[in-house]
Amino acid sequence: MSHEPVSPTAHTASSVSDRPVLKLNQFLPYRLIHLAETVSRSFSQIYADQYGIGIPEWRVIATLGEHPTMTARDIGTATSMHKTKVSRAVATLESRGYVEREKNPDDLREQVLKLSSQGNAVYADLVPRALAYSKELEDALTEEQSELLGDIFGRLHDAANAYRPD
Amino acid sequence: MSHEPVSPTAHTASSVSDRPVLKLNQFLPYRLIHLAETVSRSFSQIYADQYGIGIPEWRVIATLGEHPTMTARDIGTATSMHKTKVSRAVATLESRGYVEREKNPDDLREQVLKLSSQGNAVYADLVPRALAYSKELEDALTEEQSELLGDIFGRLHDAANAYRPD
DNA sequence: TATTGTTATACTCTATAACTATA
DNA sequence: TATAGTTATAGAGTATAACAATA
Repeated sequence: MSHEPVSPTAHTASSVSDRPVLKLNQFLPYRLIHLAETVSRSFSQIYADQYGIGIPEWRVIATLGEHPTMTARDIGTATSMHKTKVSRAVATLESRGYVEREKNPDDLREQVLKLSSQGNAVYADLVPRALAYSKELEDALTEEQSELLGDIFGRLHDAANAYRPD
Repeated sequence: MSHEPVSPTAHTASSVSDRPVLKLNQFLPYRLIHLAETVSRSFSQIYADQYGIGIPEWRVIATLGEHPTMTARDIGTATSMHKTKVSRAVATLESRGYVEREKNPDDLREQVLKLSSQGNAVYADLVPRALAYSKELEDALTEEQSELLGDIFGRLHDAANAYRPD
C-alpha cells in the first residue's frame, strides 16, 4: 500500500465522459498533509506525555537550545509562529520551570529568554530522541531520496508560499 | 533561503562541549510539518472562501467525486478521518446542498452518500484548480525529484506509522 | 507613532464517550 | 453483542484585535 506515484497520474481525463477526476490518495497536497499529520502525531509521543507540552513549546525549547538567548520576537521569526503563540508557549514553559525570562535593560519592552537548568535537562533528554526519530524516517529512504529531501522541501515550500489563486 | 539539507547535518556533535545540538530548520519532522502547514493554508484558498468549507469537507467532496456512492464509513476508511469528523463534514455539506443521503434498504443503519448536482458542479469547479495547484508545486521540482516524490511519501508514511518510542 | 509582548474574545477543531437505531 | 452513524461535552488550539509598556 501507499507507494503510489503522486500527481503525474493523480488525474485521468476519462475518454468516455469529460468529467475530470482527482485521485485523492495520489494527490500531492493530500499526501503531504496526511503524512505530516501522521508524523506530527507520532513525533509528539516523544515529548507530549512525558513533559506535558505541545508543538509550540517543543519548538521554543529547540530554538532556545540552539540559540541560548533570544527574545520572543526572535523565536517567532525563527519558527514562523505568531507572537501570541510564542507568548503562550513561553508562559507555559515558564510555569513548568523550563524557561527563564529577564528584561533587557537596553530596551525594557523586550525580555531575554533562556532555558533554565531544568529546561536544559529536558533539551538534553529530548534532542537525542528527536534525532533518533528523524533518523528512523530517513533510514526508510534510499540514499538518493535522502539526499534530495532537503532541496525538495525547500522548493515545495517556496512554491506554496508563492501561490496566488487565479 | 530554505534550501538547506535536512538532517544529515541537522545535528553537530560539538567537539568543545558534548551538548547535542539540533538545528530546527534542518530537522526533517519540523520541515515536513511546517511545509504541510504552508501548503494547507495556501491550498485551502481554493475552496475555503468560495464555498465556506474546510479540509474535511473538501476530502469528502473529493472522495465522492472519485467514488460516486459511498457510506460515511467508506469515506472514513478512504481518508483516514474519524467517523465523527466524517459525520460532521457530511452534515455541513448536506446543509449547503452539496451532498445527498439515502438509507440503504439492505441495512438501515447505513446511508448511501452522493454528490448532488450542485455538489458535482462544485467538484467540477474545484478539481481543475486543485490539479493546477498541485502542478505548480510539482513544477518547482526537478523531474528526478518529482518522480521520486510518491515513493518518498509512502516510505515516510510507513516509517512514521511504524514508530514506537523506545 | 511604532514596537514588544500580553490578554480577551470568539471561533474552530478535536477527541472521547455516550447514545440511537439497527443488525 | 456488534456496527453505522449522531450528538454531547469538554478541551485544545487559532486568529484577531485590543491593550499596556516602552521606544
